[in-house]
Amino acid sequence: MDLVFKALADGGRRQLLDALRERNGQTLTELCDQLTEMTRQGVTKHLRILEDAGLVVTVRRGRSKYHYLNPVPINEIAERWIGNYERDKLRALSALKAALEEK
Amino acid sequence: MDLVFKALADGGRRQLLDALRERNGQTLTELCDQLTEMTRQGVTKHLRILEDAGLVVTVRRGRSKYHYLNPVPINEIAERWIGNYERDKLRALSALKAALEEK
DNA sequence: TTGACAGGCAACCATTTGGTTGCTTAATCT
DNA sequence: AGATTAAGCAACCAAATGGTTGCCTGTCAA
Repeated sequence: MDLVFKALADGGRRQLLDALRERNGQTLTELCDQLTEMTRQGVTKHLRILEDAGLVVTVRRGRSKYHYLNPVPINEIAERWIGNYERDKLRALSALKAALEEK
Repeated sequence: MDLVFKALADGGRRQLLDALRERNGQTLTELCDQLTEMTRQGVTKHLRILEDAGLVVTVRRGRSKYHYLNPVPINEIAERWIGNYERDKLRALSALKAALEEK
């Protein structure tokens, strides 16, 4: 869980996820073409982190490695975590409002 | 947006948010009592980051500073970001399955 | 008005992070 | 076989992060 949050914390990695959402199953070099301001090794490192977090799953075939989005971990975050805040949203907002108004 | 993701990346900070979700409007020292493995200054720093990200709003009154949860940024993440993945979830999953099965 | 309590500031430290360059391995094409 | 293409490995670097200690400021109550 922590790995997922940490993986999502970097803009470059979110870009990679977005690229995969655009077109799933891309290779390293294809992804590199889209993150032009980084070397291939930089991208490799980020992909590694995404993979460790379970957000990306890879399949090697021949000399290529294809990257696929795994939507499950993000979903778990949405359910377990965001859901809680969603539930308390109105309550939190009104408490905030009251605190700000109170002189 | 990036600030919010980064703020959420740390377990301690998520703990602080949870503590505030438990009881909104706590002071620094009250929050410190719940994060026992950190000094007050450590907690202060984390709260600062949460505040910069807009996740926490503070009100000072007298010598106390009260911390309130602001659910809005998390909600924006949920809508703009999680929503996209949710939408493509099934598609991504089936692509993943196909890639894994293909020999 | 003196003390105690809530919090802020600043300097400092170790570790992690994000990124690089250079070289190697492995598969594919001619 | 030789050249090319896809990816991996390792060492190294600067900057950011997470945390600490020590001291200062402001507020409240006796």
